[in-house]
Amino acid sequence: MDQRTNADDRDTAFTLETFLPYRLVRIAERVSREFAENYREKYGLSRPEWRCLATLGQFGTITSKEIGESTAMHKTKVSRAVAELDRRGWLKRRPDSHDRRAEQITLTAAGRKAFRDMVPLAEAFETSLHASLGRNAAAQLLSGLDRLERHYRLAPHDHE
Amino acid sequence: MDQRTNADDRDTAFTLETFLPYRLVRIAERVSREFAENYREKYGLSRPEWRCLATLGQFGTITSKEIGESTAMHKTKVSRAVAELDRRGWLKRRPDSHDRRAEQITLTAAGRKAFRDMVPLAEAFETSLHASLGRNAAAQLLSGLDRLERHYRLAPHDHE
DNA sequence: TGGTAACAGTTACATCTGAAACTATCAAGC
DNA sequence: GCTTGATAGTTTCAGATGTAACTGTTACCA
Repeated sequence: MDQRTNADDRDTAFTLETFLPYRLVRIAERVSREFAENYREKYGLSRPEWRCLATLGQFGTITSKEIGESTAMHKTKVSRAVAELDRRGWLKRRPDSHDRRAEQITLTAAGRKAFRDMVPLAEAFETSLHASLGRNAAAQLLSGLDRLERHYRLAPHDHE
Repeated sequence: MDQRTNADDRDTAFTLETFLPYRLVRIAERVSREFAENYREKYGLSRPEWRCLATLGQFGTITSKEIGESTAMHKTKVSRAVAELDRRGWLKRRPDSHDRRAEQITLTAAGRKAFRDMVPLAEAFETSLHASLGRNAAAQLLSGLDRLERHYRLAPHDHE
């Protein structure tokens, strides 16, 4: 609202602080980083690895391609994250019987255990964040995000 | 709401799709990337460079440290972005007379011109995005973001 | 059947990034 | 004045990333 001395005080009263793309990236990075502490400390997982773990935990058996579609991660990112989870013995890959280019990926018992360990942390994080924002603000935020995601055709909202 | 076949159908009904940190990062990256097309195509600027340009455009003369504080960018990121803008002749640095560790940075005429060229694009982007979301959803989103930023003590809201 | 284009997934390379080390300066106490 | 610890900014190094090239396979159509 109030303006500090601008370089040239024409009508260029643009402020980065209030610019939506900038605000979104900044706050998203902050929130995401905070939660990342959980899986980093506990398991040394990177964000792509955590996303793959969570996606496999949710869907059961899927291919790398499907992980990529679902998580909006680049296929090389998925490839490397899956390779790392494989190295840990958290998943196993089986060649798809119908398409030998693809692999069907499934969490092993160890992988499922890690996933089940993480779920309560994720839920607690979200609950606590909602609580600090307050019911009303949280609802507004989610509703705004919904709309934004729909505009960008992200997130397969069941209604649509 | 509706659940697909879960790996093990205990109570682990966690879905990444609806997890706030993930949703935020994904949509933020999408929005930011879309706007980044503008300064990338037009000037070949990186995101850190654009942020420095915008911050200098807004504040006039400041130090790298202040750019870092204002944009939430790591000091090495600022250092490299400023170096690049300097290489282009878009800014000049003068040793601070009171503290010779610091440099006072100001946009040159060329830098100010680039900034002034960019401002309308930024404003158009935001206007258009608000329009596609609708007045109501946009307001909710902004209000939710406000609250979130306040919780993380980002964004110097005048009240605080 | 053979040829071509599309596709799943991996790898190579060039770029970007943050942590930590480094340089030069400042501030404070002695 | 001198020592010590903090600070502004740069550089180094190791790790993460995306683009593009690559491998093997599939689909399609002549």
